[in-house]
Order: sequence, then structure tokens, then C-alpha cells
Amino acid sequence: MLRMNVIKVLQDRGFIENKTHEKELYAYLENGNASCYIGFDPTASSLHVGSLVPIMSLAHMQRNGHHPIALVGGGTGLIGDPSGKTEMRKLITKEDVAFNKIGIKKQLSNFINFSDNSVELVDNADWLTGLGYIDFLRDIGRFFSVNRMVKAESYKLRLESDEGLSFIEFNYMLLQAYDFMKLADSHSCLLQMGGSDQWGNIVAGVDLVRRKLQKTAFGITFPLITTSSGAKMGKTASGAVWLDPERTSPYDYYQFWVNTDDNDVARFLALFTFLPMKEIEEVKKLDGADLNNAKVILAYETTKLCHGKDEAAKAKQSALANFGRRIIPDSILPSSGIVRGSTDQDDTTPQSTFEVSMFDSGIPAFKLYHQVGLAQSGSAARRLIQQGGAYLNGNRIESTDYIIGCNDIENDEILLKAGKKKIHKIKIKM
RNA sequence: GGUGGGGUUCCCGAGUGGCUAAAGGGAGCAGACUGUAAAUCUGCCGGCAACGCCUUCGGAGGUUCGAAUCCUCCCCCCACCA
Repeated sequence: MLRMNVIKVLQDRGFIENKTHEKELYAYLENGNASCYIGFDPTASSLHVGSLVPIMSLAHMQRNGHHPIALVGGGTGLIGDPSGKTEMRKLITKEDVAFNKIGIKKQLSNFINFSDNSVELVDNADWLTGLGYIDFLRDIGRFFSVNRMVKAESYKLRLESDEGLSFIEFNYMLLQAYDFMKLADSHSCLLQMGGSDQWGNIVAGVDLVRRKLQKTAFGITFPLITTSSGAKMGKTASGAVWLDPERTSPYDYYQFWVNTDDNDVARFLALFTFLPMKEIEEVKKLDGADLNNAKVILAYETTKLCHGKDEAAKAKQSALANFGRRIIPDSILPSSGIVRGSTDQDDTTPQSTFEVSMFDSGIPAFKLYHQVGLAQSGSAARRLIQQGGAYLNGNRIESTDYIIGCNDIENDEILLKAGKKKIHKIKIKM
């Protein structure tokens, strides 16, 4: 079968916002074996769903026979990219960077197969930290026009803000451009991709590669993914949705996706799963409650990519147990390997185990809510109860003074709900 | 270095001696309506085994019966000038 140019694939799935010299770029990626890279900031030990677009694009590259390179910004992370940011970022230590790098690689490896020789993880600390200031200025700095940099969109926000832009951040663009040139030289990597806020940095690299190496390099930027209500995607009340199961459990990860806005379902399927576009097109015809089935598949597929098939199946099963059964028709997204009925997977609803003796003398409901994490404080728990959002074994708790005791144990369990969606199961140890 | 303007609860932003746990907005939470959706409406939105008590307005002191508000010193940010 004739393979589609990966650009076309990315375009169709909604990955591309902007690109440099289209025709040559097409040619560069036409026959496979091309190299491309994306930088990841090691500012945290985990990536979050905001990084999924870059990650998925690298995965598409690999699936289409190219050589993706994931660059961890161990060097640039020490500087901090001001692009599109209103505030200066806290500087992180070298130890943090080293630690975070390990976590990031682990997560990337869920999406990209590093055992394949064509894929690489590099760290720009390897070439940046040893640079000499004077040499760098003479070799690289002379190619940069401050006049131009000052006009760059990526600095604009900061130049106009009260916060200002510190010199260290102003230099960021040169370092990222240098990275690109390094990889172009050592890995023949002539394509850099990144978020739309990276356009300025990428173009700076393209220019530097041309000037230093007399080669044509390319850039692609991804759109900023927002939900259809306009919010930046991937933020919830409790903060970012992380890819690390320790920070965001597979159960919560699944819940995040299953709660996708109706208007985003097809778009997200295209971006965050590998299901064929042809089938996703069909999803666009669904509306109303019918979309819920597609959401289940979206949640299952994304959870599977990030946490594996087992965890995805468990999360789905827990959702069925808590929110009602549903059978997903075979006609929806047939390529998905999801089990369309229910399974006998473990229930991974958030839970904890308590000694039965805890309940001998009873424990106030609001205390228990706080303790298991369904409420941030005792006050919040009281409020929850007052407003009728607290449910004990399915029944609304009417009084803030309610004491939970042994009578409330059903089948060695106590089921607490906060609102309609947050659930915590207490297992009783006899 | 000089002059001026600032630092308020998650964010923005009012408040210039008691009526202020602190207006308004955003975010968030809960309820109603639903489809674990969106929109809308209503309520909540520092903490505490709680009709009372405790902590908060950059930091440390002070004046006062009483301070986010007045005074002193310090730290940080911004603008203009040098």
C-alpha cells in the first residue's frame, strides 16, 4: 500500500498550525528515514496532557518510518523559555533537571518505541553546559539581530508587560537555535516541531542552520489545543492532568477524557488516538447522548496509550460500575480494541482501607470526607454536606453532624460520593 | 544612584482606623436541569469536632480600646530620569 506523506497525516488529524517552506518540507518527508525533533522541558518530573500533541506527532513520525528525536532541555531548562509567558519562570536546579529527565523518558517510551534504533533521546545539556561565553557570542551570537529579536512575537508579551524580560531569558532563543543547528549537523535532523509559541525559536534555528551549515531546515508548529469552551486543555480543578500514574491515576485520567466536551470529541480522537480518520469522520455525525459511546472509546484509547491496556480496561470497568452500564455498538470506531460490553476487571475506583474498629465509636461524616480526600478541609466537607452534595452508600447525608458508624457498613464497604462524580470507596478490614 | 508608583485571600482587582474574613470579576465547588457533555439559573467559596474561637492583606516592630488601613525600619517589583 502506498504510504501517505506524514505531513498529510498530521494535517488531516489537526496537528499542524504553521510550517515553513511547504514544498521542500513535503519532499524532505516523502520517502521515510527523515529525522525530526521536539524539545521537552524538564521543569517537572512528569509531562501532562498538554504535551500529548508533540508526543503523538513524534509517534506518527515513527509509525511513518521516520526518525524522531526527543530532546530533553537539560541545558535550556536551566534558562527558562519566556515565549508566550507572562511571568518569568522559577529557575530550577541541575539536580532537578537530571531527576526530571528520567521521568520524562519513561513516559515518552509509552508512546514512542525507544528500542527501535531510529529513535533517540538526547539532552542539550551535553553540548550547552560546556559552551564558552566568548566563543558562543563570536560563533553564534553574531548571526542574531537584536532588532529582529525585539520584534519577535514570542518576546512581545514580556516586553510589554510590567514583569519585563531578563537577559537570561532573552538568550533562550539563541540556545534553542543552537540546538537545532547541532542536531542538523550531528543527526542530519532538519525538522523541528513545537507548540505555536515556539514559532520564533524554531525560525531562529532554521535561519541559523542556513547560515552556519548552508542547509535548508524546516519547522512545524502545532496549534494550541483549547477546549471548545475556550479553556486551555488539560487543566482541571486539581491542577494539570499528568501522565504519571502517581500524580494522576489511570482512573482519573480516564475520567478526564470521558468528560470531554461534545464538540471536542472528534477533534480529540484525531489528535490523541491512532484510530483511522475514516472512522472518526463517522463520529462527527453523532450528536447528543450518542456521543457518550465515542467518549468512552476516546477515554479508553487515550488511557491505553498512556497506562497500558490493563489499566485502561480497569478504568473503563470502574466507570461502568459507578456510572451505569452501557454497551458500545460495533459500528462506532470499529478499529478500537475496546471490549464493548462489561468485563470482569478489577474495580479501580479510588479507595482506601480502614480498620473496622475505626467505626466502633463512629466518626463524623465531614471528618471522613476530609480524611479520604473528597474534601479539602473539614469546612469544605461541611459545606458539601450542607449543600446536599454528600452521599453515603447512595443516600444523601442530611446533617453535618451525621456520625458514620458500623451500621453504615454494607458488604464490608462504605461508599462515599462528593457531588455526582467524585467517588471514594472505603474497604473495611474486619 | 535619584524621583515617583506599587506588593491584598487561587488569579485579577477594590478597600486608606471600627459596620472588613475583606467589594466586584474570573476560576473552582455544590444543587436544579441533563447524557459522567455544554449552556443556564441558584447557593457556596480562610481554618477549626464551629451560633463561638483562631489565622490572613510583602517582612519585622510600634501607635491605638481597636489596624489591610497611621508611624518606623527592612525586602521585592515597576515607570521615568541618570
